[in-house]
Amino acid sequence: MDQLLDILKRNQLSVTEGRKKILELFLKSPGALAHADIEKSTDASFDRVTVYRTLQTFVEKGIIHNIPTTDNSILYALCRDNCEAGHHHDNHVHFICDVCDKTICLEHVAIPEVKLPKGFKQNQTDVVISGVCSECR
Amino acid sequence: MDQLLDILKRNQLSVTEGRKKILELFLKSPGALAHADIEKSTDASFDRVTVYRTLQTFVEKGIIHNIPTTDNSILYALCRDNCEAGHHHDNHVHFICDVCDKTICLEHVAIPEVKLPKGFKQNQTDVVISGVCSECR
DNA sequence: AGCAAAAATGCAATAATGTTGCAAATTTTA
DNA sequence: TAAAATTTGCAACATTATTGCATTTTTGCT
Ligand SMILES: [Mn+2]
Ligand SMILES: [Mn+2]
Ligand SMILES: [Zn+2]
Ligand SMILES: [Zn+2]
Repeated sequence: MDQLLDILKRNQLSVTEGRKKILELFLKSPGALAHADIEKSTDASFDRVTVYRTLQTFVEKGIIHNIPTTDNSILYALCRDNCEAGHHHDNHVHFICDVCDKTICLEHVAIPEVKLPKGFKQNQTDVVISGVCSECR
Repeated sequence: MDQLLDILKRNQLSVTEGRKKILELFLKSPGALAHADIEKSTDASFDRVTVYRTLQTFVEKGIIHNIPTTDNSILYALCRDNCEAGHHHDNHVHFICDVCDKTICLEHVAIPEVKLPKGFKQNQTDVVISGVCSECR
């Protein structure tokens, strides 16, 4: 079965044009995508609202995860690990290139252990590193 | 000399009501502040635009630094390390409490070393950990 | 295939957030 | 204290996000 359909079915989502198109974008994209990127790439084939709702659904289902940024935007990237609805466990470092501005999931760079002071209960750890990516150097 | 004045003077900023008030907020606040928090706390004593510009100025001068978030907002916190204009070196971990929703600078938890794949040049590393803070447990 | 139920979409209205230019007010400097 | 420099508020505008509801699409079933 087609990979797209597979992912949607597995997550009990009805398969629609919008979802297929957006999911395809993520599968093809080497890096993370922002809402704006998706709107551009899809050439306004569907409404902004649909994009918002699709992204939200995908995050809830654990199909994509979001990456914290420092500039008032949200970036989304495909979950390669086997994330579940409501609980992500993408345990990798994210890299933002200052030159090409792409955000890349470094799937093979593990999140380091961080020891917190007494009394803190640790749930999720995000590591975002900026610099120059291997393409741009 | 008053601490507020001291900080502003040291950074060659003219001391105005707005700057004093906002800086005071940061000095008093245990956690990080978003633009919206500041607007609320200052009771609309000054214009939104002034708040935007003040935050921008403070970041540029290295008085505050911003903290990446996953929700389309920017958080700001006082720089305790001796940051300079244009170059921050707050080398600490940030913690977001899932219960009280506060974001705290863990000044004494150092950013761990992360080894990147060949070809990547590392510039800045942000670590944001979520969980339950020591107050809320 | 055809139909009813369920779910997703588009549209419009509205809200929230951020940016810019410029005149008036405030602060600094001399 | 006056002039120069800087900051502020206002207004207008731009961008981004949210919500309700009617219409369309998809799904599950016969
Ligand atoms: Mn990732
Ligand atoms: Mn901090
Ligand atoms: Zn690059
Ligand atoms: Zn807490």
